[in-house]
Amino acid sequence: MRQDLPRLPVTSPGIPSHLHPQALIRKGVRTASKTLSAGQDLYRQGERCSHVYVLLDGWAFRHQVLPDGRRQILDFLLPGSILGLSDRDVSTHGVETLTDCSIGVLPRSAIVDLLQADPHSALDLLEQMVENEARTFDHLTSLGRRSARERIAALMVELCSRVRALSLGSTSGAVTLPLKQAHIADALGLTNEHVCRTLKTMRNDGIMDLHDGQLHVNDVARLAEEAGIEIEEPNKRMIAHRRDWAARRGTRAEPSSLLTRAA
Amino acid sequence: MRQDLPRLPVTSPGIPSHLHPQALIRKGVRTASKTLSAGQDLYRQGERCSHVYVLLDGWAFRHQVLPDGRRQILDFLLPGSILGLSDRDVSTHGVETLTDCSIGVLPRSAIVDLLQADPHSALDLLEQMVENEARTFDHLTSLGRRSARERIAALMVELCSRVRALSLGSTSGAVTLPLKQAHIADALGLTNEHVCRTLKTMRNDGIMDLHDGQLHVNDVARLAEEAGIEIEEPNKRMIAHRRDWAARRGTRAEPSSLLTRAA
DNA sequence: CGTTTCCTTGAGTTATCTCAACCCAGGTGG
DNA sequence: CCACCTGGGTTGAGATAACTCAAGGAAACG
Repeated sequence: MRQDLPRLPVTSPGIPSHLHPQALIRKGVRTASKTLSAGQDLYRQGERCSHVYVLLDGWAFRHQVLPDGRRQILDFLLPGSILGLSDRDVSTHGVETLTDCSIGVLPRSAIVDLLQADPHSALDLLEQMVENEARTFDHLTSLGRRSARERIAALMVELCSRVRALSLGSTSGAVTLPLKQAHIADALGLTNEHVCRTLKTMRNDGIMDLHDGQLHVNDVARLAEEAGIEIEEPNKRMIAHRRDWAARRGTRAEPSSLLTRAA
Repeated sequence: MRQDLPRLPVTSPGIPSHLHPQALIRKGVRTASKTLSAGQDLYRQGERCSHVYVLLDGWAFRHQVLPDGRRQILDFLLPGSILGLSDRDVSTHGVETLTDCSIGVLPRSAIVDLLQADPHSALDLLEQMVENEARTFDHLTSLGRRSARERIAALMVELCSRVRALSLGSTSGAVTLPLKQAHIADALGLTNEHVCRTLKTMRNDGIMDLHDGQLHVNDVARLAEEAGIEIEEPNKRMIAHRRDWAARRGTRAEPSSLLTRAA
């Protein structure tokens, strides 16, 4: 099989402004950076939590393995994700790349300094965590209460929308998802075989088609319906209500929507 | 059946110092408070996110429901939990009480003010989110990769350890867990019947016994092993490494272990 | 070419679900 | 005080979604 699935364009629009490496450097935070090729570990479960990372480019995922080897993929990581925050000594999960990745590395201590020096970053960070929480909750409901087909539908909807939000690889109706079936299986608590079979029936039913890291969605409405997701109105996220403290403090490039007062 | 399961003692040791209502009031944050009896909604899925809450006393849980009514319990909430943070306009989940609860209520905007005014609170909050993330990840692995029996074992271990950490209701070997089987089922993605049967076999196997909101664990090691959990050494959490910025800033009552430099 | 990695397909197995009944303790109200 | 109802919990028997094991194909790769 081909070694790496389709590459992503090198852009990083999804990175919160105050956590962007350039912004960090301006603030005097010493950052390093690092590149990994597809399929490598950024850090392993059980490893010491010594650094914090910012995924700058590429895809990755977090996963946990049980003593007997069963693996669960916890979430997929796109550019902008902050990794490695932990209150434990040792990481409870590992991170592995799906594509070649470029990654910003900061010492743990830098984060504390940063948060103290700049409340904006704290909010950005918090916002990311809140976003992640919501995603993880959806994921939980999938695993707990959705059928295989529904889980796949929901995952595809999620990934599509995230990719689109970052305006990455959505060339002509197809979306670039550098996943193998095994990743889908491990993310959704299924076996490879069952994922394969289910993808096939969905293809036959003319809903979508996932091939070689390209997802073609034929019937978006149907897909969302299968997933049991109410169609999002254009802007449920509160980008309209941003003024609050963005205005108050003046200099925000990309306002955080977290915690803005419901009007 | 008796209306309410065993009450918890009114204590709130688990609340991060900087988010404790009293600390908030000292900082000029206007807080209100509220009590709910067992089985009531604090807020509902789909409701406007207008406030942020701190659970002061009692148990509750967050849950999500699918359009057709299937329910997933996302996590259980013990005193100290911060609720209602969201970057959406509308909540993607609901919160319901398990026991009578007392709850601190703050307007959304207060949080922003607070975080700006006091970086300590930001860290406390962040720490709680990181802790929650780890728990939710474990939950995900349970739903994705563990059998019914393993899920139950893992959940019991988790709840026990949380209850013990808050030094609540661990009277004489038994732990007070105000859950009905239906809650366990909805948390673990199982049916009530299957939970019932599984609890029975675990009881027969002499592992544990859950009755009327009281959990008796006969064989802790065995339970943990069933759950596929490595036994925690006394202090994996980094309470030893606290000095970092606690020292730097002087006045910390309960140091945050988040992000402390790995030595 | 042989090997590896991933995808595909088949056939039989099983953990968990569904549906349905029944039990039991606690209230409630006549 | 009893008759009834209700909200859990329990048990059984049959159904099924998803799993396991096993084998084969196809593309990439050295």
